[in-house]
Amino acid sequence: MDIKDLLVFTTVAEEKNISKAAKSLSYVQSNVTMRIQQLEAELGTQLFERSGKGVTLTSSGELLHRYAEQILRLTNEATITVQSSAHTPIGPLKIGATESTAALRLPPLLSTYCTAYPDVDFILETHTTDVLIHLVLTRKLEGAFVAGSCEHPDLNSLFTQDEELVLVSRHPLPSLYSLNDMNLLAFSSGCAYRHTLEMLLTKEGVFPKRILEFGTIEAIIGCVKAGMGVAVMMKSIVSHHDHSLTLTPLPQPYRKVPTFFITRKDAFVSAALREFSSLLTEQLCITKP
Amino acid sequence: MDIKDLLVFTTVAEEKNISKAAKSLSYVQSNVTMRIQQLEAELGTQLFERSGKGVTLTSSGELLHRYAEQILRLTNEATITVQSSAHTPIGPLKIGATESTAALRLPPLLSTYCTAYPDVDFILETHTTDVLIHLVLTRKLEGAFVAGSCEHPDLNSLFTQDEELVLVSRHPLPSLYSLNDMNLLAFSSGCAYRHTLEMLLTKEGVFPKRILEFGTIEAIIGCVKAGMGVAVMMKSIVSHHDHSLTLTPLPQPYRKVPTFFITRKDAFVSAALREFSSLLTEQLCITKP
DNA sequence: TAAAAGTCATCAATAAAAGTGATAGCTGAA
DNA sequence: TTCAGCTATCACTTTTATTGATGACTTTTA
Repeated sequence: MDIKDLLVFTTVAEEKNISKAAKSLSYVQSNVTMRIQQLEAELGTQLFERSGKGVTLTSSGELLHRYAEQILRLTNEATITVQSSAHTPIGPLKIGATESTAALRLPPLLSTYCTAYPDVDFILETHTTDVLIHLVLTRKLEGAFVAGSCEHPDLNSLFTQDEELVLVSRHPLPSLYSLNDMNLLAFSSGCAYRHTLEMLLTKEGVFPKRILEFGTIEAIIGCVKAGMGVAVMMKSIVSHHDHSLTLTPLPQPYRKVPTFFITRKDAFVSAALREFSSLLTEQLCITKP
Repeated sequence: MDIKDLLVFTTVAEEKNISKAAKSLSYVQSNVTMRIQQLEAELGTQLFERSGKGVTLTSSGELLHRYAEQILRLTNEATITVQSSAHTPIGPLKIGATESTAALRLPPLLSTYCTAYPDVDFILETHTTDVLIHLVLTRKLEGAFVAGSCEHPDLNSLFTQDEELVLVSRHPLPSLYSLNDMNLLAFSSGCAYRHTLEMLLTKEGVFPKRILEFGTIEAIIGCVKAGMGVAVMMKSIVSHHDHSLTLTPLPQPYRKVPTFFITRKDAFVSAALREFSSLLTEQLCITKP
């Protein structure tokens, strides 16, 4: 059974006349007769009654007719939807971001985007920067917001904004060396902020007591409040959160970390992604100058 | 777009590898590649990312994948259902009957049938005998219960039972000739019982004042009670109904009218109809001897 | 780092199918 | 009875699907 067969079948069923159906399909009558016969042979049942003047559906035929209508409707819809998806944003759009970006920078952007393109199924995954880069390279994500610049030959990257990093602690930190006796609360090892801090500490010869890993911002902040140690984090996240904590800016040149939106150079660009990128560029023009 | 294309497409989408998909479909790799390319050309959009190691769906591809799964599922279901409809009762079964048969004789039969074959959509139409015969001949009905024998060369008929006809009136009728002054309440002119009575009256030289036509049993009985005239009817219908009316049996040989189940000789016999006829035969064997 | 294995694209040749046009036979209406 | 309208059949043509061999590229392995 085949979509063309079903189209021929329904046309005959509705015209109740093979010759007329052939005409309306721009086929020759014998061809339509043949296809109906083949369909009947394939299904092992009679679909039409032949009675001199035209044909009528048998009850098996009526059974098939119900299905045929559905299948044809779906097929039509699929063709139109997929064809238009090249031009009009529709369907899934899978984007990645770090925990911090997802929490702080994406909401206003997504709200605009989802209102403008309600037919897009937006899927947001949060991972650490190194995992995000890998997922974009392996085409599991159409694009991702990552921390720090990323000069991979297969990736395009679009600068979005600088984030300021601060050390977060319950009590003021006299100097960086205070960390020697403290716990460091951080994301899993792929986190770019943690990586930045580790570089700084190594250079300064500071070695924290130990490093505790967490999966969410909430957990880290909660533990800092409980006095379990010190964390490194985007300034704007913590300032939104709580005013009881002490924020210590990192020394230059570690203070600022840029956020980029990366995509794979040779990947298929869906209309949904194209419009997302263009909205992103637009927003930056409004925000920046 | 074509069902085979969709099958090839989903197989590739699920295997994420054209060569493996080809193997699992028992095709040669180049063939699968070609069909995917044709499908992409037809839809004017890229469906897969090619990346050295295998392929992955683009977002347009994912969009198509959702449809493809539905369409394939439906197609499969349609094939299986229609194929089995030749052997197992399923789908529509359109049967006709006279008002009287539908009211009195069908309910127990239908209740058994519908319990035994819950997948059959039973459709009952009530008409007068002559209309029923016409509908069976023109294949609008798969079968019908009609009053009186019917020797058409294109019809099979199965005797089901005799019905006794009575005249129904508010007061006793001294003789048939009392009808000369009364109204006759009857179904529309195709009714076989009315036809029987008219033959009798013509032969006896009795001419009622006038004939009033009705569409339902209820209406006729109501009017007889109101004293509007006399009606002819199946005895068992009236005796179920009301004991305040006078029933006068018709003289022989007009008293008994047989009921037949007719079908068109050369029509397609669905499994649903086959089982209906067989249940009917079975019931008669239980009732009769 | 070179060889091997695996992957997709291309293309000419072949096999399968869909479609055509002419004709025959059947049915119901004038 | 003829006639118009319908479906079935069949040899033939055209289109499409499939194959098998080859090349280019990528990842894995030794």
